[in-house]
Amino acid sequence: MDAISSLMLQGGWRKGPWTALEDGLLSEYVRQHGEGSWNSVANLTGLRRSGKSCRLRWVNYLRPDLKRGKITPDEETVILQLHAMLGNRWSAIARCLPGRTDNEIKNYWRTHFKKARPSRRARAQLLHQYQLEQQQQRQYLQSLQFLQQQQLQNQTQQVMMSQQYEQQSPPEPDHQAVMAMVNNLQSAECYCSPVSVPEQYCALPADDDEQLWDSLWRLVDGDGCSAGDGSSGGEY
DNA sequence: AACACAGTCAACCGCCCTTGT
DNA sequence: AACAAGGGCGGTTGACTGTGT
Repeated sequence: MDAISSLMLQGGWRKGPWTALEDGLLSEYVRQHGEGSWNSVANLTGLRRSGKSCRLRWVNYLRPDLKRGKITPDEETVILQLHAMLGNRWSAIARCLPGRTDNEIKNYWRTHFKKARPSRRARAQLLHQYQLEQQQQRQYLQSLQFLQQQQLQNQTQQVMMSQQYEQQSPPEPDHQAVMAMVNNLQSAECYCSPVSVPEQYCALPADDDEQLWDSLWRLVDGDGCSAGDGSSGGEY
């Protein structure tokens, strides 16, 4: 009978908060043997902890490259953006934030953005992001209209000039050619349009904060921008 | 001061995937 | 191909702490 089996018979694995002594034993084990083979930790160190528990303690707390302290605004932005793309794939998000763990990011998300209402700062940031998107959308449409007008003018001039050249007669615009060009521009707009504003946004009265947030949460909670990852784990 | 409530975070649980036999 | 073990991952829980009343 090996040590693990006998431990299980004597009352199983220890649970609950880790002591400094246990942390020391685990750190020493990793220093000597490296990460991995977590199930052999109990055998080699005498720790009464399961392999899973040891791995978790190391990954989430003891690893020397962990960044301590609060999530910075920059990190928060990254979390928001990645969550919008990846959904609840915390480990994937954590890989983009050196020194942060999936557990940390998961906790942060649940605390600040999931359900209920987020912190003031989180709300302000999301609101700012939304307003920025709207502003960009307006600017884009304005410049597109300007371009369309200019192109229309140019084309009309060209058509008139070529006809004038060919016929040496008073200019008469080619309406068919102009209309074809306008149609082209209109269909091109559909393809070039930037991030379209979701219906939920468009329907919002600009000054109604509550409705705005309700809509944002519908977006986040529902299948709006979470890249279709509403379900629980295992979807790779 | 005492209590209630909310926020935070470490730790556990169960499921799933990968790998070795 | 089938099975078991190891490990990774997301969801959840519970203890602790801070804050408001």
